[in-house]
Amino acid sequence: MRTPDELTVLFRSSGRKVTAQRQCIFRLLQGDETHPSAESVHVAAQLEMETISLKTIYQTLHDLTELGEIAALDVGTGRTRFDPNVEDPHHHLVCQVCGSVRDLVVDFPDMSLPAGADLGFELGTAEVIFRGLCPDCRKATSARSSPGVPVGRPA
Amino acid sequence: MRTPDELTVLFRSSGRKVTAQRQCIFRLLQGDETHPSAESVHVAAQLEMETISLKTIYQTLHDLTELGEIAALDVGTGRTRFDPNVEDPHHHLVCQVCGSVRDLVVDFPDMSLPAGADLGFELGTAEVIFRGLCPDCRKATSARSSPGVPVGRPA
DNA sequence: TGTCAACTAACAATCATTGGTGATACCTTG
DNA sequence: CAAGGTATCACCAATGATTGTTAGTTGACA
Ligand SMILES: [Mn+2]
Ligand SMILES: [Mn+2]
Ligand SMILES: [Zn+2]
Ligand SMILES: [Zn+2]
Repeated sequence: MRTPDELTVLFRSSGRKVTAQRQCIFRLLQGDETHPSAESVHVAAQLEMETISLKTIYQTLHDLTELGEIAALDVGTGRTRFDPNVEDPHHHLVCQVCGSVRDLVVDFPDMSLPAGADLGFELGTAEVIFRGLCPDCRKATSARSSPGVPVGRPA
Repeated sequence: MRTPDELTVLFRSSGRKVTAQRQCIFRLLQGDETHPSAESVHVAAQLEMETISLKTIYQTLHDLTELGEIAALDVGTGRTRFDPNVEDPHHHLVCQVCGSVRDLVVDFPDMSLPAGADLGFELGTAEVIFRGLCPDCRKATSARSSPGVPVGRPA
């Protein structure tokens, strides 16, 4: 996604108003590689604006998605994750324990389908999701007894 | 998954009882390649047993998943899809319009990650989801602007 | 400065799924 | 076959993430 300043221009030119809470969300998303959920954006935003409502978070994330500035991901963790990185196509690593999501910048060269394998489908995107254990949860699992916090905000 | 008869033995040997409704579900899943949701299994089951409850469907699908006889998939259509094919590893084609899911029997040879790309993750499974248009929806889309009845939420 | 979108708070509704009742049916083992 | 215990059913409630609604207030910006 673009910089908060560029988003300000974009929002205005698309008939939207630029409020303090929206700019707060712009700033929070800027450079965030954790693929945050609406909920976790809300928590982070509340540190700067105590009264910001979850509704506003959803609203703004929806707007940003509509404008193509961020991507809404469903990686099977139960909540929609938002990805500010829409510039370079990439895939994802998803931790099966804590649900943390990391970018996978590898491009797979040989993912085209053999003739006839598409079954008449008109192919669009191909998304690859690697599931496994993040460094933290791997440590916790191998160290014994301490299971990772189920759903939450990984470091 | 195994045949209904084999599942009957398996259920008994795992301390579960084999009821008429469970056998009905076994039969329905047998050879079903549509990756049905709990809801659609219920609809199909009601044709044979009018009073079978959705609760029972969920219960039995859960049991089958627990036993590893079927797989529970989240392909982003809003409902869990169940896959009786757990024998050969495969990927999936998902229609962006109607949510239909088809198997993709292609094995991608070069999906291992370059050294260092795993970021400390302990890799488990790699699932590939191709999104596009199924034959039916492709026809409907190119012919006119009225798509088929959406079965799931549009991605 | 005035207008209208955006915000908040509080609440209801959605949708897939799971969890509780009791009451009844019926599978399985002895 | 009979007993005991699980499964099922109908009904209804509770999740949890998300969206909608209302009403009153703030604030962006032309
Ligand atoms: Mn990403
Ligand atoms: Mn499949
Ligand atoms: Zn983890
Ligand atoms: Zn389709």
